[in-house]
Amino acid sequence: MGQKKIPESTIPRLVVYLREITALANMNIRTISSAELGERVNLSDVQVRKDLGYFGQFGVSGSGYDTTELKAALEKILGKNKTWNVAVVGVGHLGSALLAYPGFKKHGLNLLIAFDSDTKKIGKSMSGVAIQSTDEMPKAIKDKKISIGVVAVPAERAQEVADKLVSAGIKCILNFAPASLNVPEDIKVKDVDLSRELETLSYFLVNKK
Amino acid sequence: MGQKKIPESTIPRLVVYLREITALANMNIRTISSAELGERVNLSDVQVRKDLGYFGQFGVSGSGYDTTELKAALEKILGKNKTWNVAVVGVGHLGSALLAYPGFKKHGLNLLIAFDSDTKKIGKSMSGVAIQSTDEMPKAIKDKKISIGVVAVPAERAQEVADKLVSAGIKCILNFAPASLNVPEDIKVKDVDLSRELETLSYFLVNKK
DNA sequence: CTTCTTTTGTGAAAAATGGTACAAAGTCTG
DNA sequence: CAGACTTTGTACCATTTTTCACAAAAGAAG
Repeated sequence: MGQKKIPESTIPRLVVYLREITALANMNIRTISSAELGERVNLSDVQVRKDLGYFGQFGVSGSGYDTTELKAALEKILGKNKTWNVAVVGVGHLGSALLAYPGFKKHGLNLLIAFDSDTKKIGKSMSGVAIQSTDEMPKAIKDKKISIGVVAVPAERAQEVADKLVSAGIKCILNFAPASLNVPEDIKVKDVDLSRELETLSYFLVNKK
Repeated sequence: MGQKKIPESTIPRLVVYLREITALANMNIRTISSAELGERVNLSDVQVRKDLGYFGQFGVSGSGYDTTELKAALEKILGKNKTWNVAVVGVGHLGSALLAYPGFKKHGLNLLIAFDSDTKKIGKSMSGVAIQSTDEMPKAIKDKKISIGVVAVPAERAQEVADKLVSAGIKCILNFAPASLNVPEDIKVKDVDLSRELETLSYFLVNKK
């Protein structure tokens, strides 16, 4: 029962397993082995079993995992039975694309408000989301019980926005700005940094054998 | 001289160092210590020195790193003196946003062509990029010496597109589709998977102590 | 030019992560 | 229902990555 520590890298893999298992369940495939599941997502069979093993015993020796059961278990682990409220800060090019992105709703995230400092945008609404002044952030975030803040402002303003979000009581930040945010360690930051990815690719191209 | 193996995770950190160093150089700050640089990007001083140490000795004991020199060195390492040709496959919601994204050019990547299977789009052009039929991919990729393929099609079509890109001789894939691509191991794939990030956040919210 | 301080660069230790191998448990077949 | 086969779960081992600790190098100050 010695609750082993769960590697950070296990969680995104669980998301991938869930995606694949959902597809399998939809195709009416009833069971799947760790080997076959691993093959489909480019991971070893042991990796799959290890990852799942951190959360319980879901498999049956000799036959594998029941797709319906495993799907339900993974959804529970990943908190898909819960919903969370989200605010987007910055309604520029990227921000407005995010307001239209259907993925939030699909994953149980309610995009309730957007903030911007441009007076031409404040008071309007985009893709059904109202845009408020950045000054109203603290109050609005508390009132609407927002737990996820999405930072979609230019790099120069990102830290300042993050500070405001944190002091308003946010729990997680999804950061699209190419900047390293400094936040208290109980706040989870996820960086989505396209220019970092591009430069990494550039490195690999240069250093191909 | 025993060319040690460079951890995969070092590369994205180099990108972050370069970003910070560039900002410092622009502010006319001449030198910086590993401790201070680390502080700015939320990493330890040793981590900074180790990462840089894989590529040479750039620092000066007692005073730190010269920002101009380090900037030049990192740009060289990351291949910023080179340019690469890029093609985007899939001109839907995301694809067209990518065609307008200035980051490609900024990082030395020339976005030369886009492909789509929708006959209404083929032959037109968006943000200055011509849209061709997916059927022409193999030839066009070879002719234009494209080395990076950006996959921006729905998950169901992603593998098929990846296969085509690979057989046309592409070197790297930037994959925006929520799917696990299967490619030969000399091809570098970078996944940018927003729904994976969202579900990971959801997990952390559920499992906060 | 000697001593004190700062800071690098790197072996060696520690921690984290992933893989091997196999017992145990279950399925399948005749 | 016995024996062959499949597949899980995990103890143990290997590898990778990070951190520790410190000698050596350089600067600063008197």
